[in-house]
Amino acid sequence: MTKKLVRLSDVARAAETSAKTASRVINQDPRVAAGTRARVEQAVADLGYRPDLLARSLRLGRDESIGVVVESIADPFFASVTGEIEQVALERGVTVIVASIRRFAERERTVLEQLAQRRVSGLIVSPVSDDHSYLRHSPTPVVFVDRKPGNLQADAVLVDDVAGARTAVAHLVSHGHRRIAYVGDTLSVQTAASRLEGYRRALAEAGVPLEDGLVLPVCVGKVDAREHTLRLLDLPHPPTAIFSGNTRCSLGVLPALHERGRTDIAFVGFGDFDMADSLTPALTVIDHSPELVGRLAAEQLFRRLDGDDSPPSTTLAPLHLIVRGSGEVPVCSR
Amino acid sequence: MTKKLVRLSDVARAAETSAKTASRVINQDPRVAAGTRARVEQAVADLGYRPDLLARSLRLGRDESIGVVVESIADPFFASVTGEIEQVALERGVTVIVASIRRFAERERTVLEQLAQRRVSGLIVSPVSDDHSYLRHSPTPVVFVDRKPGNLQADAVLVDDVAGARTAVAHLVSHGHRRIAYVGDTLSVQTAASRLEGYRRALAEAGVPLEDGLVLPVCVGKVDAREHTLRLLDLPHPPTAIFSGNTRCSLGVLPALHERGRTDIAFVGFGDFDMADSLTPALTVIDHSPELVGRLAAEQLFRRLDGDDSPPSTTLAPLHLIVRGSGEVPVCSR
DNA sequence: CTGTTAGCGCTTTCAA
DNA sequence: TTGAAAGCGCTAACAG
Repeated sequence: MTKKLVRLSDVARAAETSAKTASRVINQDPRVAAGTRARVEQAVADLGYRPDLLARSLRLGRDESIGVVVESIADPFFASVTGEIEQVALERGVTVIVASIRRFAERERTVLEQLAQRRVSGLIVSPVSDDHSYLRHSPTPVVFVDRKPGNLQADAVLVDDVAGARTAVAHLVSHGHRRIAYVGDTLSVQTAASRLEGYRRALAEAGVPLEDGLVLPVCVGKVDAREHTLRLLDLPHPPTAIFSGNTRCSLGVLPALHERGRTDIAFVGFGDFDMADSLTPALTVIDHSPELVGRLAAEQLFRRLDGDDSPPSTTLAPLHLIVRGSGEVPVCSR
Repeated sequence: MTKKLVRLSDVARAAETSAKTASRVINQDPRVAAGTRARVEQAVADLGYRPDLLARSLRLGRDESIGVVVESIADPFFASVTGEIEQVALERGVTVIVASIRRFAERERTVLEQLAQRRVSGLIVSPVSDDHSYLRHSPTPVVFVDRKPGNLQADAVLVDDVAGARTAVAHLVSHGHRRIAYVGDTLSVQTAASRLEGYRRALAEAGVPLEDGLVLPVCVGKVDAREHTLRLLDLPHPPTAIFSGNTRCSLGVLPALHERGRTDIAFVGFGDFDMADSLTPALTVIDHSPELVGRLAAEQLFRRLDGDDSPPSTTLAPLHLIVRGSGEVPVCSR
């Protein structure tokens, strides 16, 4: 089964020239006589020659690939980000290697080191850890996406999490709500911490005291979020509104509300998703375009690969409040 | 910035031994004296040595990576499939390289060849083309996932699309529907063709004549699906039920129904998704677990990599009808 | 148990 | 314009 591969030297022999000249033809080097070029091209076609990319990369000391490292590629948000990065990479003929961190800070480092060992030319990372000083001397350009680097100056494409959450909660406040719950990821996740901060600020600005029992920065996945929401609904005085700090949580909060028939509770979520528009009521969300974020990150990385060595830049992608109904539900009576 | 990398020979020098012995230590070869081993390990730690994976792969003639090739990594179904494959790969320390085909058959071949050139050890593919005879002499094991190979005997992990669609449509028929629309992807996509076939069979078995105007195997994305659904609703005699052939289409059909307030039209979709349970009515679907499909495909591939050379096998992942409400809506009067 | 030699397939000197 | 030799960093073969 394992057929012997056609090597460059085989092509050279067939074309009656040297490996180096064949190499020149393959790499579009113009300094080759037309006749020789034609013979080599013929030989390539005849033998079905494909260059060995590993050998080429070894020789060149770098690989035409970039690594994308996110919490989980199965998460729709990161899947979209990655899809867009891949699209940009494709235009440049660059391969994308993905690695999911799952929630282990050590794995993040392992994965990044492994990619460096593969000599990827660049990295795009949405980290789960908060210390990236170990990347300080990395020769490989790194762009952070969605979550910012800790103890490291590096390029980043982010959204203003504090402002987004503040807007969302202020929106609820403006519709009369004062007992607003926060459901979000654990505070070890940076974006979660910032979004909770935005929630706090909005309440402070409205002169609404924080109620500890309504603040749940403890939901890793949708299952947690659902359970915590059910618990909120069982309180003697349930909240009249809920702010969810990310899509995964929204996907747990909403089933709980629907299950209990409590769609009279107002809701705003951080992150838009399919079907948000078709629920009853339709969902008011802070939209946080994964495609745009992915594209900006990829473009920044390729700028670095093209030699841009200006100081690290932080780009903020825009956020939009999309008003659809669930955030404008008035304060319920029960 | 580009620091010179530490090579194995540097480690060897620091440990006062040879490169080969250092290599043995790195690769856990037991035939090394304890003292030497310790010195090498010390040197590795001191110098921060990381093996160059490209060089290793070149020498070994294969790379510890697998390629995953799907229509789009941004599609939630394929994102989940890929996530699960990656999980299995992770357990074996194997890197995953992803590539999206977008809908171009030629790109499928290009991408597969490029991965072969990188010497990946195996491939998992969900194809968009229907002729894979060009893989006949590929030395790299390939497992097809979700969509079967054309003109090629190869491993495949599929679901029974015909049976699934037939079940879905028969379910609608059993609730009294006779004017059932089909909304699905173009017939060039195999799974779409099979699901349309299942739809046909269910109708034939019920003695319901096919109505051409209700059969729309023309929806590439959710935007198309939404528009075609709106058009269906505008017919003089709209259907009383709709069967959607895949999740992307469902995500277009449903907004159209909700937008027009036509949730009195029954609906069954092929493929479950987040929030299907929280819509009103909740969605009845044929569930087609992406995680399971991904896991089975990865396991089959690793079996091949471990030397299994039994004849190509086709595994059918189970399908389940999940009854939640939308499929049991009675025939509407208007 | 250890080291030397050779070579994976490619491209970069540097000379012809 | 072309080619021979050298070597990217690693490991398999084969001696010691």
